[in-house]
Amino acid sequence: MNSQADALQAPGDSTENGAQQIRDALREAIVERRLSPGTKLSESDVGSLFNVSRTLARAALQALSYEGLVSVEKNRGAFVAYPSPDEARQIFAARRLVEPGILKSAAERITPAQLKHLRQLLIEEGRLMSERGQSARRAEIKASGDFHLMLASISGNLIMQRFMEELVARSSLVIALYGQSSASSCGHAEHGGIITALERKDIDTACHLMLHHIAHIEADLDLRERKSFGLKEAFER
Amino acid sequence: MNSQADALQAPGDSTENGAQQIRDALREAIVERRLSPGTKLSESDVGSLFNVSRTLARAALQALSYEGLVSVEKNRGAFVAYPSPDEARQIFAARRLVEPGILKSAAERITPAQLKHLRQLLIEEGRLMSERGQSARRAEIKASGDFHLMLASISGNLIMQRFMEELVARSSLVIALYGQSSASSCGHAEHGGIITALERKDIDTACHLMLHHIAHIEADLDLRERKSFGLKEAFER
DNA sequence: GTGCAGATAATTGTATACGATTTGACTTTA
DNA sequence: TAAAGTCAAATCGTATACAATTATCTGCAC
Repeated sequence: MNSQADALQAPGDSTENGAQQIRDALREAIVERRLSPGTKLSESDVGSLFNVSRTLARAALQALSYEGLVSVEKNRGAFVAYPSPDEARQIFAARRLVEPGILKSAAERITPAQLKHLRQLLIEEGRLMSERGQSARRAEIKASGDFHLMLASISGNLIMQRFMEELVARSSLVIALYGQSSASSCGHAEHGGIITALERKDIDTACHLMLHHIAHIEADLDLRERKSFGLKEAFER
Repeated sequence: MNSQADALQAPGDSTENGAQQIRDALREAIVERRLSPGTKLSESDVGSLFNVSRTLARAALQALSYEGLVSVEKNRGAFVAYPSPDEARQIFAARRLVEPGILKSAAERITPAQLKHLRQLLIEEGRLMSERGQSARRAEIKASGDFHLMLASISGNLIMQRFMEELVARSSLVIALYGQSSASSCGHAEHGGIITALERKDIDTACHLMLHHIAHIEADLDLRERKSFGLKEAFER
C-alpha cells in the first residue's frame, strides 16, 4: 500500500504548525503524482509516517478534502481523490471560466520584473522537459502548474490565487488519471506564446491562447465513462 | 461576549455528522449577521454551546477558516473574520471575474422550470423586503445571496457553485462591516432585470446587468482605510 | 503613580483513550 | 458446497487529558 509513498517528507519551511506541514507535504506528493488517485490514506498511517498523532493527521486530511484532493468517506477513511470524468470536465470548465479573467487582470498589473520572472520560469520548464528521470518529470509537472499560478499571483487577487491553486492541483490529479500522451510538451510552447502576447500587451490574444491551451490539455484526456467498470465489462475481454 | 450569540442552533438536517452541523450553524449565523465580524469564537465556548467536545468545535472552526469566514490566530483563538478593505475589494473583484461566466453558463442550460424557480425566489425576496423585523431582515440577506447561488447551481458546475458560496458568504461579512445604506433594496430590481434578460436569452445584457449589479453593491460600501482607528480618531467624536 | 517581574489564569496545541462502525474471515447449517 | 450468520480486526468518531503558549493580574521597586 505504501510502496509508492516512500520519499515523502517534503523539505518543509519549519515555520508552519503541525497539521499544515503535513497537509503541504501530502499535497505536494499528490500533485507530483507520488501518490496515485485512490490510494488509501488512513489516519494512523499518515500519523506514524510523520511522527504525529492521529489528531494532526486527521486535520491535514480534512484540509485536503476541502481542497478536493482527498475524499473522506464516513467511517471508512480517506483516499487520494479519484475525480470522475464529470468532475474532470467541471474542473476544466472552471479553468476556462476564470483563467482568461485572471490573465486580463494580470496583464493590467504586470511589471517588467514579473515578465522576466515568467520567462525564467518558462526556461526552467524547458530545461526540465529535456531531462530524464522521474524526479525531473515531477519537477516538470510542478513547473507547468506554476506558470498558471504565477499569473494568478501577478493578478494580485489572493482569493483567485487560492482558487487557482486548488484548480491546478486537481487538474494534476485528472491528468494522472485520464491523460493519454504523457507529453504535456505542447503546453510549453503555448506558455511561451502567452508570455509573448503579454509582453506586447495584447490581452485579447493572450486570452485566446490561454483558452486554446486549456482546451489542448483537456483534449489530451480520455474522459469516456468507465462507469464503475460495469462489474461485468471489467472481465469480458 | 455571547450577547449576540443567543438564538443560534440552526434547524440542522440531522443527517450530517457532528462537525459539519456545527460548521453550518456557525456559517449561517455569520452570514445572517447574528455574529459580528471580530467576535471571538473560543473552542470551549463553541463546544459547550453545541454540547460537544472541543475536538468537534475546533474542526468546525478550522473548516470555516478555509472558507474565509473565520480567522484563527495561532495560540490565540478563532474570530469571526474581519475582512480588510483590500480583502473586500478582492472579494468583489473575484465576483466580477466569475459571475458573468457563471451567468453565461447558466443561461445556456437553464430550463423553464428553473426560470420559474428564479422568479419565485425574486418574489419571496420582495416580500421579505416589505416586512419588518430583524428576522425578516436576516431572511432578506439570505434570499439576496440565494439568487446568485441559484444561478451558480443552474450553471451545473459544482466547483463554481462552491466557490460562489464562499464569495457570497464573505460578501455578507463585507457588507456587514462596510455597508452604508442598509437598503440592498436596489439589488432586488437588478435581480429582476437579470432574470428578464435570461428569459429573453439575451446573455450579453444579462452579463452587463450582473456587472452593474455587483458594482452597485460595491459602490454602497465605504472602503476607506480606517487604519487601526488612529488611536485618537477613535475617541474624538 | 509608573514600569517591570513573576505568578496565575485562560486558551490553544497535541496526544491518548474509548466507543462505534465497517470489513473480512470463519463457522455453522441446510 | 453454498449461503447465512457470527466473530474479530481494523479504522474512524468523539471525548478527555496533559503540555505549551499567551494574556492578565499582583506586588515590588523606583
